Amino acid sequence: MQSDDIAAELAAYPQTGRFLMGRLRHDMSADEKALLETLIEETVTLTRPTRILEKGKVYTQSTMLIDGFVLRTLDGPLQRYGVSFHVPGDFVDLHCFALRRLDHNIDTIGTVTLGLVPHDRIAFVMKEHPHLARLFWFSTLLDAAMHREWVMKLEQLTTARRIAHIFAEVWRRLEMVGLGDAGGFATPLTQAALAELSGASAVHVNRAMGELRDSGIAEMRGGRVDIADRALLEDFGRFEPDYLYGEGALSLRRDICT
Amino acid sequence: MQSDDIAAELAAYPQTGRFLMGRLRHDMSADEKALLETLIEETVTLTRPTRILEKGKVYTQSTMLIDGFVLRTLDGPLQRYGVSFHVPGDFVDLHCFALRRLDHNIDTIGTVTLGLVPHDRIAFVMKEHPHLARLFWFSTLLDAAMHREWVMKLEQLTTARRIAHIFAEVWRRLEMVGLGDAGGFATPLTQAALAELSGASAVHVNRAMGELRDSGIAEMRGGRVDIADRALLEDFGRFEPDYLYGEGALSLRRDICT
DNA sequence: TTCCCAATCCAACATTTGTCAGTAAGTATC
DNA sequence: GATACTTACTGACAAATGTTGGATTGGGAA
Repeated sequence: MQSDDIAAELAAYPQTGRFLMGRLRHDMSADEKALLETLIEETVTLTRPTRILEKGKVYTQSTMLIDGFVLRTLDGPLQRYGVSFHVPGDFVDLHCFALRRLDHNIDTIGTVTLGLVPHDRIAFVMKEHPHLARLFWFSTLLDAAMHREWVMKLEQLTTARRIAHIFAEVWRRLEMVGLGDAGGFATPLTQAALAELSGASAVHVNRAMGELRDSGIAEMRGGRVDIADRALLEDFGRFEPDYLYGEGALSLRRDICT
Repeated sequence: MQSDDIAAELAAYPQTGRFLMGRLRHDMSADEKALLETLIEETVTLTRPTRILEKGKVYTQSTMLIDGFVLRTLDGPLQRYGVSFHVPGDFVDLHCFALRRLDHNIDTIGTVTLGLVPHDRIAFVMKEHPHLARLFWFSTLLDAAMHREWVMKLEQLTTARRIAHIFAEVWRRLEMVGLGDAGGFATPLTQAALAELSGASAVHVNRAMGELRDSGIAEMRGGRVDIADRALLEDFGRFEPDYLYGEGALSLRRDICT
């Protein structure tokens, strides 16, 4: 999908125009897109870091990320650990519809805009719109695939390579929803947040950032990540985007999505 | 669920008696259980380590693990990495029904017995049996929750603690399906396999095993893991089984499962 | 038995990463 | 302007982990 297509989507469906685009590029009918718009009961914009969902609590609504970044986190005895992140267009916590209590937290970083979707509206979709229900299921399967990839990268990569992998994935996922640009992307990520996401100390992340900078792989400053040579970044971070189930070898099967 | 209940289940439903018991303890009707039996077209027993599913390939059937252990793995440039494991009763690769190609491999260790389920039979269940379809979805959500927990543990724990966590989780999941005993459990896991699962070198896993042994936490020998003090093991491995969505605080909501 | 192979175990040294204790620069607030 | 706060950064040392090159053990195969 080209970025001007996404711009058109956003004009027609300002809240859900990016919905699932970074995840599943199945055709949705205009009716389905219109239906998605009606799912959002309310939009909220948060400018400060906020824990919007807390492990163990019960919620009656799910969250669609319209703009900004959020982190999935789990609390350890002494600190917070980042499990994954979400970019605009992601249905962040669809599983909390099915699971009585959430098994992790959702924390915002930077400024985010959220769309709140009451669970009874999701139940309606699950019952009456099997195609959308299937897309919802796919979205959660994709989360699992991304988790698996990150488990392997944690086992395999040094801190510097982990960060390169995060940058490569963020960039790619932002591009999928019409964000990002040729030279990099804007992000509210800080070195401390990268430490939480990569399982390293903030001090070591700082060392790793210096390594990335000195070797010309990536540079983060002023809320932006600049990347001169994409191939160099993706190679260093061992980034193979199969697991994002984009257009390539692992793309989703269309035949059972109708 | 008590182990004598599970024995009765196994007598009535020899292939699927453990099905989903380690994952979701929702009531299934006798009709549903009988239906599950009919899903299995064929059972296969493998005695040697075998890659039964390979990343990137297309399959027309999914796999139910009836007996033994399998690993989800991803290949790195030089070695194999273990992402997660499965115990009897798990529907191993339900997602490969929905995703055109698998994003990872499934490898056996030890002797395993598999039930093969053609995808058209799963499609039939998805269409005609919404309650079972919901259970299938839950099962894949649970996989994602387990992945998230393991990501955090990889970020948080030393190798010795990671292994303690693996032992605690294996033990708990085996108990959920009527396997394991008061003093530990039988397993085909080796130190090399634990190295793949924990992201450490085999040499370091050996050191960690010595540490666990010397401190009286766990001992593995002769295809068995012996644990003298469960609380000690679970404490050392920071094992908090919320994420397994068993009987405790994070248990699944029953109201939307009918 | 004898051989072979997988699994376990070990010591020494190199590399990665964490911890501690700071400094420096930028930004928001008063 | 002064202050506090967040973020980025640094050096020194300690702990965890990887790598290399072995030795040992036990069970199955010939």
